[in-house]
Amino acid sequence: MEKRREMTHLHPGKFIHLNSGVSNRIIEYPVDQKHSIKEMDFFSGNHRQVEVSRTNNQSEDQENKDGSTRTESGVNTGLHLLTQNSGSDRLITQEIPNTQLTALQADLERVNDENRKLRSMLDQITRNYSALQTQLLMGMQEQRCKNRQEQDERNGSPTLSAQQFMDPGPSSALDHVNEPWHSDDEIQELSTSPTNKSKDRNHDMVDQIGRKRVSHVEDGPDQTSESWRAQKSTKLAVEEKGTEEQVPGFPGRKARVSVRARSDAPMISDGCQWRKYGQKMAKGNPCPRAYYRCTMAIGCPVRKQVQRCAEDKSILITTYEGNHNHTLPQAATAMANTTSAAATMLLSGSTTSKEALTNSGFLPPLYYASTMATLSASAPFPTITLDLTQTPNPMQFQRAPPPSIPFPAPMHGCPQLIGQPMFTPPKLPVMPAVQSGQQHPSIVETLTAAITTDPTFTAALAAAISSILGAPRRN
DNA sequence: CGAATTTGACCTGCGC
DNA sequence: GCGCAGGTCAAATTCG
Ligand SMILES: [Zn+2]
Repeated sequence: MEKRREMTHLHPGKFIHLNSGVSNRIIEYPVDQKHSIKEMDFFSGNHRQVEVSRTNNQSEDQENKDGSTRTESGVNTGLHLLTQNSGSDRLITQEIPNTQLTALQADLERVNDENRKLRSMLDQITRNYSALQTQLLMGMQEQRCKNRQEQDERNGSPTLSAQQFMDPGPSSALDHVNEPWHSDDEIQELSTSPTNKSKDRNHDMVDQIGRKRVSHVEDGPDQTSESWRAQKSTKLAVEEKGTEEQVPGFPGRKARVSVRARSDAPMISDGCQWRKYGQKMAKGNPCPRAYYRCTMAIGCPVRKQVQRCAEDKSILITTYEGNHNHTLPQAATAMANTTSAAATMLLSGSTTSKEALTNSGFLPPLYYASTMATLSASAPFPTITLDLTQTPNPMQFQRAPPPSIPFPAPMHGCPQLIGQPMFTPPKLPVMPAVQSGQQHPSIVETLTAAITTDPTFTAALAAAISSILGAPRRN
């Protein structure tokens, strides 16, 4: 106790200092601490560099901040105003004659309007791009599935298809672009052929929960919140369906997505709200594992585990499990999308033949998927691991064959990405200096490098913008 | 004082 | 059946 209390009062600066020092022991337990201060935000504090990507996925509230960058991106208004319009209007007002003022204001309005249009068009484009990419992937996967199934029918040995694999757990966002969250169940029912064992297990769980929990629920009316009860009932309902989270071919197992990231902070900020519900010492690891569940929505079944890597304690391993039953913050969907894309690629490549992707011109993503993500079906749970711990070497991204960022452009794409791990692009009321001080530069740099050094992305962005500018204006 | 966290107890699955 | 490990619960504690 005492220790923990002290820890929470450590100045972030000290924290960092200690971490970077000889002893990493200090950071063994920060998982406990309030995430509001200690979360590592992948993007905050790095706004300028990531700006380009943000123009893709940020909404209205970003207007002022982004104004300057957007101008650099090609929207040259010829007005010096725009680049400094944030919060400085009043000053300008005082110094500039009225006639000019009105003109400038008109210009400003026009520019803002233009910005808005551009943004919406860009959104549209990225959305379309995402949808197309999704469709392509899906098409390819379906084809592979069919081929596989045909083969299997001949061979008589059923195998796990990527599609099936992805659906059950963190249901691939890409799979449900146009579907509401509840589609997960449908998909799972479609894709799952629950074995007797899993059915029995679920049934057992229902029984147990029924037996064990009912008393609590009934005689504990003042329980923390309704959400918990709702959660329990949700769980019951979900369990009764008997297909939740299960992976065909892995009866009784849930698919998971694991993200390895270098971070001194005890938890990465991923756009969701989490409540800690447990902590355990894991075997073979001096660092405790913390268990969180999503509290963004009542009854959201998503859970995550946070643990430091035993070998390298600066590496934070976050494992997500389950499907969100709510919309993610739009910002968070960006990375969710890309993550799931990587996962999908990976799965396509690992459970089906890689030629499909390669021949379809999807080599680059596959390349990244296979270098940055791995799939482990041998673990108790089939787990997709995305490794973001690579050293931030921009060249790394340029060396790759037809370079493509590991987290491709469709930042804004899917309206809902369920159950995917996601990272928060810059939070708006950014947590004070604490965060930027705490976050490990390498991750930010890695991601930033990935984004900013990627010719595909920048070119696409540039093309998009220029085409928008060149296009006749519509209202 | 309500909400969030902590932490020991409890449950389950698995290997022996 | 027993012990172990992973996971979850919930009363107690702490925080804001
Ligand atoms: Zn959620």
